[in-house]
Amino acid sequence: MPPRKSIDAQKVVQTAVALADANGFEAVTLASVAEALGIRIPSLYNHVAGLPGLRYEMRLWGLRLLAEHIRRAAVGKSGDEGVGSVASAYRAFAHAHPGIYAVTLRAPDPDEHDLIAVGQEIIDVLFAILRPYGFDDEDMLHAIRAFRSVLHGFVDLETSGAFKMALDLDESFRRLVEGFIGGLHARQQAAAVTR
Amino acid sequence: MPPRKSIDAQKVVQTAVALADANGFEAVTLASVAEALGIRIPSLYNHVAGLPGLRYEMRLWGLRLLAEHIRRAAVGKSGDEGVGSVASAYRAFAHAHPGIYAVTLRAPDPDEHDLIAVGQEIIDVLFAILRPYGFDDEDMLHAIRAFRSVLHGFVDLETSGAFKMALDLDESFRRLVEGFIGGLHARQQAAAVTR
DNA sequence: ACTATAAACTAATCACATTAGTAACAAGGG
DNA sequence: CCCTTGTTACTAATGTGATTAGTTTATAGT
Repeated sequence: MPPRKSIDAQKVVQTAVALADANGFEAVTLASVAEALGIRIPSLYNHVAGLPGLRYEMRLWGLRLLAEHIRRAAVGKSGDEGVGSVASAYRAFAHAHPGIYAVTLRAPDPDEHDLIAVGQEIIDVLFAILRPYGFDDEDMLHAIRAFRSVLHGFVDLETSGAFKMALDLDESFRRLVEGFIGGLHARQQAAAVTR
Repeated sequence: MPPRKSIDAQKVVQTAVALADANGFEAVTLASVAEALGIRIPSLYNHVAGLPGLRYEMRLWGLRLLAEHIRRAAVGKSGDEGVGSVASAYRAFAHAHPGIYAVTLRAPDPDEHDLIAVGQEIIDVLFAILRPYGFDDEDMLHAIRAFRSVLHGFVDLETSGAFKMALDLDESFRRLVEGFIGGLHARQQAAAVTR
């Protein structure tokens, strides 16, 4: 019994995502989305729960896409190769969706269950990738925090335009990830000595 | 010839900064600042250039404070010790001003000359701290990008509440910086072999 | 064709930002 | 001591965006 079907929630979110990637997340207003869709502002309320609801859907869509990219990048890989592959996928997502990336990584509120669940999926993949290094639980959690920090720091600075020197960004990222992998090996050595 | 002097630009910015640290940067509106100061909204225009102007002043204030902290932390130190000291100061700034930190690191527009100048001062300090490692220009620039990435990534995720596990954050940060320093040494070795 | 339902609309309200124009006050020169 | 000048705060008016209520309309299923 779906009646007049020209615009649905998906199309609204997709339109908003496109606007965010083109003009920045803050530039997404109900007014701009409505105009892009050729409808009046109040009509959007038939598809999303106002501006807060739309923003939530945008974050969720972004995080799901990121999770999928990371999962894909991690298939059949682990250890050093897996770290590099996941890192590249993470950065590629940010390049493809700069406007969405900035808010995708904002920590979800306790009541945003879907966001929390997808975030946990991503953490689980990182867990799997790092498993071959044989860390105990504590080392593993610190390593995951470090991995997330390295990825987010570079990508956030890069997409926000903070790196202004004329110097190859790919090479900077390659070295950063290389350094992180070196740190994993060093931690492995240290743990072996203690044992 | 200063007339009725109860409120000046500084007090407006300070009030806005306090609101940002308490409730988040987005929560700072001219309405909330005016109410906190006990004046009407239009009166603020005598001190700052509207909301965009206020936001600029807030970012500039934050970046100047960060630069000062980092400069102080770098006095009389270099190499591994300097890296650790600067890293701690950077993180301490973010803890002291979580609402301001998030926007302080946004890359300035080309016409925001003061912001660019202060940002460059910070880069200069990082340069000085890393000088003892003896990198050539290219290695140095990559190293600075990595340093900024590591600091920003951890601090941004931490202050936004993205690290939810019950695991000591200080220890995570200590290990992250330790790993970064290890990477600097590894790069030093690699450069020595090439030479 | 008829009806139920969902989508889109108009109208009204609210909050915030901004601009224009006005009133009041404080300091310095006569 | 008063008056001029410049600054600060104000009220009033306007515009944009978000939201809610209530209405109309198109379409899918009977």
